[in-house]
Amino acid sequence: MADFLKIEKKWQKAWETKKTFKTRENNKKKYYILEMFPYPSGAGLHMGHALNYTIGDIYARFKRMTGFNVLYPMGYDAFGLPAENAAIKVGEHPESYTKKAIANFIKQQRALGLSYDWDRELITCEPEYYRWNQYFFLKLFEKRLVYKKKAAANWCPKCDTVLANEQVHNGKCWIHKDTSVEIKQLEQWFIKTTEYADELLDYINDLQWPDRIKTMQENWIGKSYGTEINFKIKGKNWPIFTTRPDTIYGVTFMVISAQHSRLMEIVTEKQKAEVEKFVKKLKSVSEKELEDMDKEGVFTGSYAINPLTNEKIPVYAGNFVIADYGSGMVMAVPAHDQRDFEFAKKYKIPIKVVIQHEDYELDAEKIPRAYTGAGKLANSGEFNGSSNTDAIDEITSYLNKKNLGKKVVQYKLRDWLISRQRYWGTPIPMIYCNKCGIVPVPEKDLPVVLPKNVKFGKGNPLATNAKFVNVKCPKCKGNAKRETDTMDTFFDSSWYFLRFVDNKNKKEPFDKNKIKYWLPVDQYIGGAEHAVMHLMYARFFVKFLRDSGFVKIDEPFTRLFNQGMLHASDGQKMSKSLGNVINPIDTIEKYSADSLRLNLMSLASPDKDSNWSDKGIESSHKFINKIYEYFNKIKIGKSSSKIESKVNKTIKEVTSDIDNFRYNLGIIKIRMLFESLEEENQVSKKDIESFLKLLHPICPHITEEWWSKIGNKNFISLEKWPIADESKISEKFEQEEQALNKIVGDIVNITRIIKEKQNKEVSKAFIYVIPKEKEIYSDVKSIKKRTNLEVKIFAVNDANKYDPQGKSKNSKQGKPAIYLE
RNA sequence: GCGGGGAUGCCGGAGUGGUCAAACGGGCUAGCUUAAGGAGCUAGUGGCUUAGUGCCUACGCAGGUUCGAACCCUGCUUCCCGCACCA
Repeated sequence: MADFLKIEKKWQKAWETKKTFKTRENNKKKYYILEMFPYPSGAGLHMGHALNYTIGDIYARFKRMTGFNVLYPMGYDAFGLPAENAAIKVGEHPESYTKKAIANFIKQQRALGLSYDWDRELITCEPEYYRWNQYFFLKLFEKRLVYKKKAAANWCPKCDTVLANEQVHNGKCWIHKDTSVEIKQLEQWFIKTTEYADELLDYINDLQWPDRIKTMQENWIGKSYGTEINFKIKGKNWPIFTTRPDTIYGVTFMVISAQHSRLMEIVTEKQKAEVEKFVKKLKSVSEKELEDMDKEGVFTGSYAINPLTNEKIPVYAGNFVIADYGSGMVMAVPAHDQRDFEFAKKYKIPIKVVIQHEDYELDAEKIPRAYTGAGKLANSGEFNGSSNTDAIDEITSYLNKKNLGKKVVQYKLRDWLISRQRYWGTPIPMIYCNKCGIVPVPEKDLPVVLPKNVKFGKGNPLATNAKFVNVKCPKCKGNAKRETDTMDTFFDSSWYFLRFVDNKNKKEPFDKNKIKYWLPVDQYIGGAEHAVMHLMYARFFVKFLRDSGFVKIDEPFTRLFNQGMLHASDGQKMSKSLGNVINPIDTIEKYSADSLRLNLMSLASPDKDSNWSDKGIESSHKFINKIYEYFNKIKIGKSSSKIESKVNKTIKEVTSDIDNFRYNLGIIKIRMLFESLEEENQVSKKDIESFLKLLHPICPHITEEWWSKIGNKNFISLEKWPIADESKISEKFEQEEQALNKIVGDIVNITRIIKEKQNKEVSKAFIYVIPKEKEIYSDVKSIKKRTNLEVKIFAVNDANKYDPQGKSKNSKQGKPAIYLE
């Protein structure tokens, strides 16, 4: 067996030293292919990465061969929580942890044979990169797209610090397992993504993205039309949002989010203790967890005034109202909303029916659940009798007239909270001055370098470095303090695809001309876990950059391909705790990168979830090995017209398969072509080269090896993709093959029947074909081999044929008669 | 809870309105090959039936649309993914 590892290393080195995949702007048509860049975890590459990069690399190699100037870079999303967790848990500095992880990632990615232009590498935790984060933050600030407001955060009193959702387990701190996590309201930085909500929604139509991702983005933005109604509490206006103003006469209580920043304003002295107890009980702010909890609430002691009825309505603090959606408070109509109904039953709050069923009368005392259907209004003053769908508009315009409310558009999309009270991120370039207030760091002072020397484990790490914190105010030169929050790492990934174009620029984030040539990304590739957040932030960022004159594009990613999730062979998620993780590097070392790549792409359509298979990798490896052995014995000469037909047909089909990410189907056709090649005595150099080229994007090393061994000087990686010669494709050969399969199948079937029924063994087969079909069945050798019988073929009109039972008279067109003995 | 996606032979998966018992791979069975094992080659692999034929039964469950459904619609079961401080 060939030493595949050695061969692969040889070509990886050759590509590297010759800079085979280096790209620059030129006159050719460009194509920008990008995989979502990884977070370099200490655990190294996992199979999902290998899948992701193989999908991209195949496409990059294919596009390159078809004549495009391909930009295909790789970078590292290097800031983030795991590095900081390592610092807290094992005392390693995040920087060294990250550097090591990146070095390991690069080594492993090289072993996969990926054709990146490595000169374009970028690492987000380096000041050369994150200084531009700070630069863009200042630009956002200039455009008034940045603001500060209070928001809830998980707080561990023992760590004296904010915790990420991931650091909260069952409401307890991840380090101090006996300590309940509390909610703390902190002043934090927000970016006004909602400013672009409409545009983000409208442009979804133009994206060549999977429909499901587009639907998720639409739902995430969640544009809905509704009515804002002003309720008064303690004499102050509290506008609330509802899509059901028709039910306003049925409001029997209000619920304010327990995490609402102004909650305490409406809590009475008497109820204070109880509300505080309730708020404290909500251990984690994670909305996901909150929504899994039972709907619970506690009375605040205050009453709201219904603007239409002037009724006094009790206000509850609840755990199921989202603080950041709408105004963080809802009106509750238990008769016509199931969640409100359950809450009302639990706390014995009255229920009031205001929409009557067409066919029977709803009794507030007796209804078993909320009635959410249509009907006529009742108990609704002057609106009684209106259909509830009409009443939505009627009541809204009435409120509008009286200045008590108005029609509004509401989005689920919320502004982007980018403050993180953590160390391993981009410092937010802001300074707090007692005299001047909040002062942005002047551009010329960028970057604000993240100091290396901080203490982990207690409080905000950045606050522990006095030299970092204490600065002079840029305005008044007086004593001031730096912002110690860092940025959400999604900020880093919102524009990295622009930096690849000009990753070494020290004067500006990127050269606009280079952007003009390369952007947008033509093909983006990644997992569906980024369906909304990362993709939404990146889209927002591009729109902001466009409006600030940095780019001219509207959208960052023209096409998006979503790879499926790769499970373990038992169908479960690959995870350390289940012990079913397959490491790509182990597989490469055991079999070879080409085998791994082939197997990953053979498993299933790359956009579908699939299961890893140990048997599959062996099968792929066998195939690679067979190809290698075949080339050892290959005879270059003249191709038969049959193989020419097959080669050209395969070129045609595989080209379209790869272009449409149907790699799995393309591989099948390549396999079938190979089987046909094996049967030939000799084959032309051109055809055998076409075969190598078709296989090359999937198995780059072995094809590079044989490309050179059959006498080529250049890299196959840079060769031209074959073009199918349609005139060489003939269906005749396929019909012949099918006829042959049919006759072999028939002979085997009869053999079996004779054996079973008559208990006789047969050793000879006589086939009687009608004269004009004789040529179709001329491949006696193949029939012999496949049936394992002596085979003789006669034309039915052959006077000397051997036909003891007169079977030949059964011959029909397309179905020769058979006699076995 | 909200949002998105899936369920096809023993297994991984093709197939999205007729030509389709289901490509291709794996497993298994038989034959050839081999000192043996492995590898390789050939065939078979839903059921019944048959000198190469014919019939029946299938695409999570239950309905519906259609001349015709794995594919379209509705409901259900079940699994997976996301839900804003993991990235």
